[in-house]
Amino acid sequence: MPTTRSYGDACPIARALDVVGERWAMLVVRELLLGAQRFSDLRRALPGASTNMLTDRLRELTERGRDLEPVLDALGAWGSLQPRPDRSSLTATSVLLFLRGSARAHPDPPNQTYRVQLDDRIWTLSSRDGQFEIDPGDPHAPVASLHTDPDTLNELLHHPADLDTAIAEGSVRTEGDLSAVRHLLRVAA
Amino acid sequence: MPTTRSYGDACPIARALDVVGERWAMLVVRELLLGAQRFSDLRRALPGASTNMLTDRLRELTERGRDLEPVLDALGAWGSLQPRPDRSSLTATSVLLFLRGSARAHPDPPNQTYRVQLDDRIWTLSSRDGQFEIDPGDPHAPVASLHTDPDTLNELLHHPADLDTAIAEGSVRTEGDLSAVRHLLRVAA
DNA sequence: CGGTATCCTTTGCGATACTG
DNA sequence: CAGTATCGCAAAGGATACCG
Repeated sequence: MPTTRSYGDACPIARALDVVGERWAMLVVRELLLGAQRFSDLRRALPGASTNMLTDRLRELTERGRDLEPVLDALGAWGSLQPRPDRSSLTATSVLLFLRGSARAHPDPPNQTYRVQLDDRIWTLSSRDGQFEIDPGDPHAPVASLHTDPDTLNELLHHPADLDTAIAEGSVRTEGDLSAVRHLLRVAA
Repeated sequence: MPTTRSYGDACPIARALDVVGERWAMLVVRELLLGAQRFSDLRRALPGASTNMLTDRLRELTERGRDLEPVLDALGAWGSLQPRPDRSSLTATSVLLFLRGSARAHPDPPNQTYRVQLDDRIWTLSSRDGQFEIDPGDPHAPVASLHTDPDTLNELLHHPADLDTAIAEGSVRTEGDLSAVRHLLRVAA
């Protein structure tokens, strides 16, 4: 059953934590915000969480969970200064959130749409006014496609110049406008 | 001993939660940000937390905990839309955070300093450019003093006109410039 | 006052099996 | 595939006593 215990504190912060303060809750929200739609999406994205956990957390969430995005952004900004834990894996959503959070106003190819595949999940990345919108699933007419894994994408976001090497090594496959891909990878630079 | 378990996820959000995702952690930060300085401050502010809990959480926090303020603000904004739990108490810091978060640009008495005492804890509230800074302890030359309890202050912030009644009932004691007190109570209106 | 040590209960939550 | 049911345990954390 879902966790019901409360801090018994009328403070808005405590009220928020009554709902989303349990372990895993915010990470479930993270996945939902980036478009996880089926149970198996969550299971793959959060392999450390049991099925019961996931159903419990899902039950605790209302439709207002979408409004938690500012909380996640603030948490991410703070957490990026924390050391990366040992033997940690980088999930697809981690990297996409990092990309979106790092996006600066890059006026060059505005309102561009990309297809990004990380392992076997596919996203549509749409740049608009230097902001990125991320949605699950295939785009209609992407300017370019990028197929890789979370770690490689993370590496490329930090070192965009390594793209050619990665393509040569086969760790990245691209289609479409390669220069658009280069632009995409530079948003975090 | 402090909690050490990790999500094992390199995502910045997960890294943040590795540090401040445990129960009570964010509420401890809330208190520290509003100036709790001694252990007894925490014990009074968080009566539901055991002493061991508090020491554990304190050990997990670095000096960067101060930078968690945006996270708390975002959580509070979201949590204020959640229903108030039954039999919940309103802590002093809850109300002060609500006050600070609600503060609009009230240009009337700028750069004013108040002394606010809630039960037996004392704060200095300084308004500057419509923003409030809240610090623990006595101010040097307050324009006015307000002595009440968290629930009454909360009520007055929602219904500033009730001030006279509250004074007459003895649930509020003021000193100094009474019109300044009225201004203070109107920041959330 | 500002904690630590010890004990013990609770429960979160992980594992596995099962169902529509 | 999308969960529910049952079981069991480690561990979070509450209570109390103690200490510098």
